[in-house]
Amino acid sequence: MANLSHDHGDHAFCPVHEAINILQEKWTLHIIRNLLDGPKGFNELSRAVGGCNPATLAQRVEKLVGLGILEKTVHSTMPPRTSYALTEAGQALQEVVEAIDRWSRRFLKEPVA
Amino acid sequence: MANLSHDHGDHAFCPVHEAINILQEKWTLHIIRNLLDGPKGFNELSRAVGGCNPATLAQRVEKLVGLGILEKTVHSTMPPRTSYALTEAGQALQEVVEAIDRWSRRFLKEPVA
DNA sequence: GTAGAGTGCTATGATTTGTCAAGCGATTGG
DNA sequence: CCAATCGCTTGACAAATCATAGCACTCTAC
Repeated sequence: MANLSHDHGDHAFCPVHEAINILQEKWTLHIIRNLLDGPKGFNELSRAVGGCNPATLAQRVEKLVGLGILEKTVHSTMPPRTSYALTEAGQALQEVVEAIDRWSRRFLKEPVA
Repeated sequence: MANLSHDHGDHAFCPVHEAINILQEKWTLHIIRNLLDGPKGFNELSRAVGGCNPATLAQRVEKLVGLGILEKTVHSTMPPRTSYALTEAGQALQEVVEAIDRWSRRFLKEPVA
């Protein structure tokens, strides 16, 4: 069992709190999960994620790139061809996705709503 | 290493997708994390979470109760005294929080913004 | 006895966040 | 030549969240 020391009472920088704030933004976890099986282009990712509009997706990947979780590679500007891939930090989030995966299969077997 | 079979291409019910949708709602993970070290009352939880306004918090805990993740116990109506505790399913989310914990300590050591 | 702080929320209106539909310049496929 | 695809951007809109105030009451302190 991990240490899980809860610093979150004082005003000090708390990485866990920060991480939760990153991951709770809409679509973020979906994006990461879909990139776990290889890099994708913008529209490809958009289709994989399903239901996220381009404006939000653009904003989200930009932020994730800024955080060092995603890496954007432009192969050619015209015709436009880009690919988004997980960095090392991004790949490491697989553990989180796996934890969610295990939890959901155990407790979410039946449709919820 | 978990199976991680990605069903998310067809329209079938996907528990992982569903779980992500639950966990990405604002404050949800903060609430769960703060309840990991014992049940709390409404205002107590509000203070622990920090920064969530009561309307949102009320809505969130209600949803989590509905999902079977939290359990609400009313000890007395007047003076009002309630407590929110994690159910078995809620406790099981500790694994997810721990995964986030490990990730954040490894990749989020320095302040981000 | 009475002021002050605490309980669990709900109501208000402002602000932030996410959404929708459309479209751009350019190339590729029929 | 016409439609489709690429990676986005724009601007108008809706939905979620925000800060703040308050209610009905009790409990402690003075």
